[in-house]
Amino acid sequence: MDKLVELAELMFPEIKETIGDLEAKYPPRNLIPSAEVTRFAPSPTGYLHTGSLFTSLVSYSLAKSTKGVFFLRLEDTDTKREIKGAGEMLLRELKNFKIVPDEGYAGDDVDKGILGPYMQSRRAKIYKIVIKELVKKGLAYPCFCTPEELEEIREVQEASKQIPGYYGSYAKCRYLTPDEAINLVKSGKPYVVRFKSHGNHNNKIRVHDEIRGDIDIAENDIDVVILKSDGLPTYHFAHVVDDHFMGTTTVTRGEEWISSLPIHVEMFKALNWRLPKYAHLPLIQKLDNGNKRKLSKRKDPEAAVNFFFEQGYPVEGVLIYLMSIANSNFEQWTLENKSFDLSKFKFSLSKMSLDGALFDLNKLAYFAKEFLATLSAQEMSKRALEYANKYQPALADLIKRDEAYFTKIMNIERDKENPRKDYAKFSDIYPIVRFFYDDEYQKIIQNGYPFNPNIKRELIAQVLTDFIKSNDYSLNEADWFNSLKALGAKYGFAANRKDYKANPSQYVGMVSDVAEMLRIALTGNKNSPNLYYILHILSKETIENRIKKAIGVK
RNA sequence: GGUCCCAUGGUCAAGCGGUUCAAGACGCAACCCUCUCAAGGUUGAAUCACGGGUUCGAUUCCCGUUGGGAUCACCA
Repeated sequence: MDKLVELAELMFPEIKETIGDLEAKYPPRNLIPSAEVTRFAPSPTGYLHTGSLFTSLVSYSLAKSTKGVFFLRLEDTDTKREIKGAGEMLLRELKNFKIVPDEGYAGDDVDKGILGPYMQSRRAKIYKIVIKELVKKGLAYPCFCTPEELEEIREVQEASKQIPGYYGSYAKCRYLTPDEAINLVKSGKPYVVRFKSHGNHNNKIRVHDEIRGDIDIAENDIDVVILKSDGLPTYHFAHVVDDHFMGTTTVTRGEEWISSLPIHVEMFKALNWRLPKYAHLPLIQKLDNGNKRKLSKRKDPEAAVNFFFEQGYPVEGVLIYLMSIANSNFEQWTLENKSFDLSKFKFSLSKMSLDGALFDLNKLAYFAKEFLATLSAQEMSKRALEYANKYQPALADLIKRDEAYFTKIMNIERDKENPRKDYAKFSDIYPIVRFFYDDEYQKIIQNGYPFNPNIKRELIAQVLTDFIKSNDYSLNEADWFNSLKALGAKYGFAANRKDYKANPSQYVGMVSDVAEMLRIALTGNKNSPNLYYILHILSKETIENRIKKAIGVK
């Protein structure tokens, strides 16, 4: 028997299938030629990262805009860093952002689709089938080097300023004869499996990237580990095998992978498999002390999508913002189509920029405001309550007292051409609306009323007392405001700014001063939404009580 | 450090050798509107990193410099 075959059998006695069997089991998909099959392949090591969300949005959009397939694969081969439940959490968070895979991992015990399993930890056998053939062909070999030995090699290389890595004459185990390898395996010495590279570091290969064009890069000559001692594959190998059998047409991933492209290219070639298209996405960055850097989970709260949930940014706002980074023509498209509907936008890799965008919370807030302004008051209340129930009990408490009342508040100047844009996120609501609730109002005025000190308190009392007596709640907005002007005029306030400015000495103030005293009495604040609507949301009794209290009447 | 990627205003960016005073958006400033705020309107400040080429002509093409980023694991 061929010694290599003997070695392969010794290493993988339980494996009987061949690559041919796998090809038969996982035939190509039946899709139109232009359809792109993309995937998102996170590892379950924590919550969803904003950069990952960006990547999955791009992958998803590419598949959707070409009538292709978007699937989810869980890269759970790093058992040390794996966090329990992270896979399902990732899935949930993705779903929150309306990114629902067509197939793939759908929970730890569920798969959607027939090309699975979609959890790499459950694909160990598939990898071994491929590796067994590689060993037979002399394209992979067991490596018995210990971490200490590898460390030594690296030290030697560093000292002599050579490129670090397991390659050439440093790759000791590649020179083991099959018999030596067989004996070592038999002896029970732990080993990993390495891919035997035939590349030359001095040769350049050219790889096409869908968004960057051709990349010239040195051939790989390192014998990378493809199977770890725990029997699970490394990323490089799993990527090649999985994206082949799962029929990925375009691999979308962060640009940090460009440097390992030669490894992947060489393995695809060695296996005689068709190379997928690659699209290496720019990394979302963050300004830190004047320097750009990759958005980091540890340092940046907005790096975890949880941040957006906690703050109460609408998921659409986040998606819109991300898409505006992903495709430079998207923002213009929203303006022209007066729509934020991502599903109607034709996404294209060619419209992606090449360098990483700095994450801009300002612009996110802008889009979020614009989006929230398109919601109906009912929808707004519903979402606010969902948010508050989870993250802001104080707000939830207010809303639940009377949802119809809260919806009225949300409806202030909403149903018009230029709706108010007070809220970028649901957490903005509470401080703006709390004066509508009596107990909150009492808390606000504990610090006193910020009345204008230039207007005598007696005059304020007079005007507001008159207001209680004379206000007509049935008037429409314009008429009501005229009536307020008339009220002010009675006490020497100019009806408008021009009159006042023309003759400041003739007036005690102007109508805005009247509005201000009323506003302060009713809200405890100098700023608030349109008074007219406040007057129609608060009950008459509340209005009168608040005014009386403000001017010191029992 | 080696290798690779990138380089237009504070940010996101149009541009793809010759009408562009170098679009647009966010942010910023001013003004207008206005009962304050949030909006809305108008206007404004602000950019082609630098040096060489190529060319009749470079923001655009090439080279170099500089700067930023990524990567060099039995992690992905």
